[in-house]
Amino acid sequence: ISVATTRPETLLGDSAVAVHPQDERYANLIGRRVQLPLTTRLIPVIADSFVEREFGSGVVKITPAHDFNDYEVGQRHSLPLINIFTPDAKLNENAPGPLQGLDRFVARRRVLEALDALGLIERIDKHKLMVPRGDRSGAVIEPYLTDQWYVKIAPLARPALAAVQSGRIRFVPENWNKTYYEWMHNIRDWCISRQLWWGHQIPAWYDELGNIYVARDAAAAKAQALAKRGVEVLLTRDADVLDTWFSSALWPFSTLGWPRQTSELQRFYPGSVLVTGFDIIFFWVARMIMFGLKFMGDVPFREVYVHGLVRDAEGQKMSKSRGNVIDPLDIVDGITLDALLAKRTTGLMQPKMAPAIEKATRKQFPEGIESYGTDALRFTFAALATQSRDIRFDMGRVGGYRNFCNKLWNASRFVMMMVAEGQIASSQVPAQHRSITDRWIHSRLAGTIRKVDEAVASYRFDFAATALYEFTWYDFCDWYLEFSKPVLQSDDAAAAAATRRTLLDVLETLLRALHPIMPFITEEIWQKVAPLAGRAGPSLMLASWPKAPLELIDAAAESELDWIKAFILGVRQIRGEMDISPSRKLPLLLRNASGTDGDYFARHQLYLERLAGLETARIMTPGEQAPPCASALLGELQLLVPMAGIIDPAAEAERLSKRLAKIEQDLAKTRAKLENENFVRNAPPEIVNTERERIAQLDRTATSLRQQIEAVRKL
RNA sequence: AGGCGUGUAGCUCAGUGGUAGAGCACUUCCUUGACAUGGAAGUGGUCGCUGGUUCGAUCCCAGUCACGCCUACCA
Repeated sequence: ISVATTRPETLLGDSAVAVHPQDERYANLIGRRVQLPLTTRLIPVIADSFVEREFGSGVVKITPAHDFNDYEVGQRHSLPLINIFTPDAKLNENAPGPLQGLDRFVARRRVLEALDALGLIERIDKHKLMVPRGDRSGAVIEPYLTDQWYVKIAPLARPALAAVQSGRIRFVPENWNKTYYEWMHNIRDWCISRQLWWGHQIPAWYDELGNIYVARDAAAAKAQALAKRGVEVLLTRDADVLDTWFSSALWPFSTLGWPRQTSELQRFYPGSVLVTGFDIIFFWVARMIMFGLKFMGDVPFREVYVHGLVRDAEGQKMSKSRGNVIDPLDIVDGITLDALLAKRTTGLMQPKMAPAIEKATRKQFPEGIESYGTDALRFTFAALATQSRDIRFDMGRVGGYRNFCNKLWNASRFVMMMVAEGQIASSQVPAQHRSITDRWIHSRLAGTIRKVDEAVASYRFDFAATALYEFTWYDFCDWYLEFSKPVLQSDDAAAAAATRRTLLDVLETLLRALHPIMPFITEEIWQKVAPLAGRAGPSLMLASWPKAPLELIDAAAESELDWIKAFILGVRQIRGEMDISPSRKLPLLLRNASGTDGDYFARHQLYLERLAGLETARIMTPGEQAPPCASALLGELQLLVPMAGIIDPAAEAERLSKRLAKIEQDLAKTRAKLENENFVRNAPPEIVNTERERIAQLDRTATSLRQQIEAVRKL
């Protein structure tokens, strides 16, 4: 009968051939014996349902000593285990004499030649298969029978599974539960012995008869042996060491002094949270849980925060053995491409990998790495800590956050300058002197800290980083600092004092909130700012985390500021799209102003004129005829910039038409929605209402735009 | 083969059952006394594909394609 094999040399260790029990082709052979070629052995034909009838010839050679499946089959059928290899994969004394001592691959050729000579080769086919190789050496791995130490896993796995199912341990993000369950359900007995020279040595001793004594130390083993044998005998200790993960599984308590009952152990076990990558949930996390429950009688930690893995430009995870890691210090100090290549490609465990590593490195860092601050790097990783499993490292991101560090630094310089110009800033400033912008920035800050608190509590460090980034740059720098300038330059000493105080308070609080992510810059600035804010201390590290003062959240101030910002943005839009230089001050007319508009306009002229770059601004009298103007809309209010000598009517008409087109598109979509009876009938009333309001608003805007376009086109 | 996951702007990534977001890059204008590592205004996406559920799907469900990871294995 014919069998197929990809490893012909292993036939020397065959102890059966197997067919499927229901395979009629071979039914008459089951139970009979066949002659194993190149040997004198007769081996049985057995039936086992693991054989796939359609695959190959439908007959499988069974080599229990050198194949995982065959081993199982061998156990089921009580087949002999014939080891044909030495530990370095040469043929041993179980092979026919002429083949003994040959390397496995040489032997493979010889076996084929011998079979061919006997006319026993039916045919040779191309066949693609995955050959298992050692990660480090690249050598083809040969299944090989040895005696090893195992941990019976079921009694450990059961409570470890329950600990997560019952919620005593919580994975964040939660979906890692599934992965953990999958692993724990399919877990196999754990081979814990390793033939390495480094590690915890297996605590087992042998006497000359092969008796085994497992004990805490040599003396205890000796005592056991004496008790058993009645005489003192020479013991030798097992040379193997424990699997590194076995030792690591002890970490949560062994680091605290276990097995001694230290005060550290009592205080810090169990820990509150374990932060780790998902690649070692199986290897490490699961085993810490099993051992913690076994040896300490309690879980080792309450929560497991699982973060993503940093990958290189090729999407490969960064690892020492791949040689694609980025040393954070290389980002902080900067490194040339040549130096980086040299660093990555020398001393590799697999020199063959060098070209691939070089290619990936050139792709990701075509010009090497310039120097970035530690804080920028830290901020980058905080911002990258999303719930995604993969973090593809992007230098553009680091650059963005470096700019952010710079922004904070310069904003602080501004605050210090402004405070130095005035007198004592730490004096109490009555709340009634606070301007609308002071109230607004306090409100925004309170909201930001609340967001950060929530983000950190839910392990969304990316949200925390984003909230702080947005507040610092957009609210504080882009708007508040600009608002503060006209106030500080005004004659209103009380308002200026309130603003100085606000600048200091907000910055000082912000520094405390930013400190965990960017400790260096914030510490440096805080040392100067904190005394002025009346909060001095030896280090920002010891300052308290800011409390979100929810009573400072001020919806009225925020909505009024929205109006101010929209006003300024409207004028800036005209300026930007018409390419008008910021240095050119513009006249402005207000048409259709409501009472509120008039009110706001009168109260906030200081801000509006400064930030919008206005020369003059006034509300038009009823019935007043406007000159040709470029326009922006703020609800019903029209902001009109006379074009004379500044703006080309055709360009303005085009600009407005573009806006109108967008609005009409929106309008059409919204109309279609409201014309759909099903929508009106089934959608929640508040949704239908917002759509109706929208359409009214869009309609007014469109009408207004059309008038403006018409007016401009007449010119 | 089984399990888990990803596919959103040129790149790296957030996000939501009700008109798509950020950073970087790009375009235009600007060296205004915190900052050109800056300011202002913009361009850019049929949210992998096909069906289904729904008044409405980028989001929910099913299928499909591509990619990734883990585990097991490949006569």
